[in-house]
Amino acid sequence: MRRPTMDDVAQRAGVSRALVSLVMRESPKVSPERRAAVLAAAADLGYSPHAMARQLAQRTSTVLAVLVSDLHNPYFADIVEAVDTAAREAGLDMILSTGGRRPAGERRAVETMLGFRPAGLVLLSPVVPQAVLEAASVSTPVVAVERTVALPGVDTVTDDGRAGSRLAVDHLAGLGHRDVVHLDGGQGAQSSTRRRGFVDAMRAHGLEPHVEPSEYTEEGGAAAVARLLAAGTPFTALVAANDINAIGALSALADAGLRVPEDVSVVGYDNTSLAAMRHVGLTTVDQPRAEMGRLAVAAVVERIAGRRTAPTRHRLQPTLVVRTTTGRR
Amino acid sequence: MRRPTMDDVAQRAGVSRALVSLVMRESPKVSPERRAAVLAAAADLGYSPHAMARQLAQRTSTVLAVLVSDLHNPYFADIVEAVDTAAREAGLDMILSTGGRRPAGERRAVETMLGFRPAGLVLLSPVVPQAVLEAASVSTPVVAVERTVALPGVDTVTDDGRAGSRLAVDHLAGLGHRDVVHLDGGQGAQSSTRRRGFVDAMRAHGLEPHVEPSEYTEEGGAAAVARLLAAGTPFTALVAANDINAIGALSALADAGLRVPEDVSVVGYDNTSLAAMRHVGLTTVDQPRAEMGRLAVAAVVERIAGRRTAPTRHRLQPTLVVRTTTGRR
DNA sequence: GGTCATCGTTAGAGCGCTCCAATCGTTGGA
DNA sequence: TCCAACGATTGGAGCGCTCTAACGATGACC
Repeated sequence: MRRPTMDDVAQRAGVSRALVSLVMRESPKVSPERRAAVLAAAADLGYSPHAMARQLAQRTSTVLAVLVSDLHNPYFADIVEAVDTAAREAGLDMILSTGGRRPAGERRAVETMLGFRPAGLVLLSPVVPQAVLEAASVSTPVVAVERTVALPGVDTVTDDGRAGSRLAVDHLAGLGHRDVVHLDGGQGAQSSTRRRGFVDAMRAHGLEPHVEPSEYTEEGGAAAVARLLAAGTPFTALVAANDINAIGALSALADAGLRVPEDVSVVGYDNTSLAAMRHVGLTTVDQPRAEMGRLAVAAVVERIAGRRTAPTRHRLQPTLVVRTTTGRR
Repeated sequence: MRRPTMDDVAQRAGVSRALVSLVMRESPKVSPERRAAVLAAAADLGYSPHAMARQLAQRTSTVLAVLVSDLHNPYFADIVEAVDTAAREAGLDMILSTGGRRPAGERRAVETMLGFRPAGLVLLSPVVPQAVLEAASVSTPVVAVERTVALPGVDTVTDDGRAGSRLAVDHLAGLGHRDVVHLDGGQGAQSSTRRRGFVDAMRAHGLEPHVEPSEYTEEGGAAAVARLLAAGTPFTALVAANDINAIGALSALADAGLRVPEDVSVVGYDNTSLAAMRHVGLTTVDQPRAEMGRLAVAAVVERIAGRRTAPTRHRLQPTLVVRTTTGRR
């Protein structure tokens, strides 16, 4: 059961531990014969380096810690994938943890991850208090994705939520809609930005913005629509808080016997795999998630290399993906 | 930038490093005054223990490595959550990694995780070759979830796929359906078990089983239905490979102008959040995922404690969740 | 008053690795 | 022939921690 160590390999290959170390790190200054002997011995023993011992000795980590706020939201799957790929290319090993959408859970997750002294910490739509980010940023490069943070030690990567909302409104206005309602994301990350963008864009079109409180959940979307209908609020189009919220809205509309897009048009946000399902076909705002993941890793790498100490603030432009839930008024 | 170490704390508190270590591990044999002094010093310095150094010194890990084959499938989110909770209770820290559905990616992920010498390895629906599992199981407790493995060193937790398919068939037969087609999961984990269950259950009802090749994807489901329709195969109900596959089937049926459940009934598998969406309302087979996650962690813990060396083979009973995609013939 | 537990505390070795400086064996130029 | 220079190899210190054994101080007991 005991795993072989470098000393075991060294002994078997008839060389010193230091030489084995060099071979394992693919140093060029090892003669081909010795290298072969060491590799053979390692293979015989089933040896693989102890990553933790390595990091302790090196005093430098190759672990990129990533916190996902909600594993249930498919939005994150794409970003995580992009982060993973970029991390691999940068020679970093990604480890993931989740806080289950609860601040306390996220805090715990951040603390255990920091216990591993990672090379960097990437937080995806975190809901954890700023103080935690600040404390972490003292000793580790920290990047927040889809969360606005003004701390000097924390880099940020977000999409331009105002522009995203504007895209949705422009699209709907172009289709002749005048009574457009925004379902607001409440406490959720970036929701205030999206709301502001909606209001401004509506005004720019000379239209009266109506914002209905909601949240980033299916139930929230359904409830908001039910309220609108009960109140008799006139509307022919909805700009939902995000895709899941939009799905809830679609359900509520269907329950009320309203057809989409004939009676009501609906626009989501995030372009998750949910929206792309042919069965749903949601028109939605797409964030360049792959790019966002890449930039997040790049920001960490720059800080590690000491190439930068000032914070970066990436704000990416979203695009509109038109599917089947929006149509002419 | 350099993080404080135990020696820094010891010096500041005027005690030895060993005493600080005892305090950090909440040993009862430390006087209250010293404990307070140490904790104060640690707080002043912003000290937190170096998890890797600790594990190296302890020669025992508290890390539970979890491999997720596909982050995009919401099926995993629930299991991961359950595993996370159970791990926390067992005093283990979960780290997650993903192989992006590719055997090579999973192999890589498994190797980097093993580099951390985790206390255990849990693989969720892995597609990695058995040899990799076997090699890992030599030095680490390994549990495979939703994958049948016959290795003595690998514990397994699966649902009873035959029973699941039988539930679906019984339900449909009870509704008067006779022409039922199974969309097969192909290479995917557990698909052969589900297929066998389908065939047996159909025969038990005196019905002729029809199995159409497909896969665990939306596109696969849509393509399979399109083929069935093009071939003129008669059917009034579908037992899909899983929920995503069912969603694809629903889309293809809608495209063909067929109504669900009036013209065709559809049953999924996994009871993912997708199925639960009111907009979808998929009748589906539910696996006790929370329980599965818990059992997986329990299996690891038993092996760590040395309480067991023989493999466990948990096979859990699924249940049927009836929603709106199935109806009387 | 001496012995022996007991308790809180500490020195020091060691976990598996990296890295630096030192060493060894060649080689080539003077 | 000698020595500098170079490449390949190695010993040993050290990363931040835990753990064992030993320590001094205290108090109980005969």
